[in-house]
Amino acid sequence: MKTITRPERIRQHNPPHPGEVLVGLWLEPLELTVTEAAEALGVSRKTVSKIVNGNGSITPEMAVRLELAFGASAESWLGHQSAYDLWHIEQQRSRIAKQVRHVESALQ
Amino acid sequence: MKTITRPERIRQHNPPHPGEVLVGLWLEPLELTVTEAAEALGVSRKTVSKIVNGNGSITPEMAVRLELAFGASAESWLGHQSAYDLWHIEQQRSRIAKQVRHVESALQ
DNA sequence: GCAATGTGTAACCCAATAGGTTACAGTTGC
DNA sequence: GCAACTGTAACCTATTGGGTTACACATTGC
Repeated sequence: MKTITRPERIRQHNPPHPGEVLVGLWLEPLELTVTEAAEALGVSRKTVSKIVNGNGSITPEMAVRLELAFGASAESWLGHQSAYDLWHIEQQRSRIAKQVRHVESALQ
Repeated sequence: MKTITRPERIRQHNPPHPGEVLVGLWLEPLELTVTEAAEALGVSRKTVSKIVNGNGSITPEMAVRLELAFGASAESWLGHQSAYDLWHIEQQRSRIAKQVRHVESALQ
């Protein structure tokens, strides 16, 4: 048995990558390995490994699988992913802003 | 000039497709055409058309463009998309459930 | 009626991504 | 040493976002 630990490669993010949440709140407390989690979720070991290491994302279907397996709402899992994605794209805000024209609205 | 109207093809959804929100809350009130909106957002006419007709989705980058152009937060745009995606995948919950095993948690 | 404009969408392109399988090398626990 | 676990590479498929160009159709202005 190889006990799971928070991978070092994936450092604390702001907001956290969903993989951090998965490891910290579920896999570690439940002493579940990546392999076991993959079996429970009904996906390949690769899929879980990528998420845990910050190289995969929570798709809507994955969010439902996580809800079914662990209980935390699919909505919250998707929310973690959205927050993470959004934070990253915000870093490119200035690039995008150059291509966008603000539309004035008389209505508030 | 061709004034924009709510496309008939895209009927009320629960939750609404983000395209419905875009048309109903922004394009119609501002009397913006799809073409004009595309120009303001800095994307192709096709991209906006797909969203408006319910065949496209709001990516994180698109959410930021919408925020920059119209003001409503990127977070809310992404939220519309997540809610819509989630509602659709929930329709397949029973299929997915067959492949997932619930993990008992002693902790709470 | 007619020209101009707007629209949806098809056909094509490219790049990225989710997910799968198989395989291999490294690590850990005993 | 050995078995289990892990990350990941190499390969596959399917899907999707986004682009351009082009076409047929609808609407509008005159």
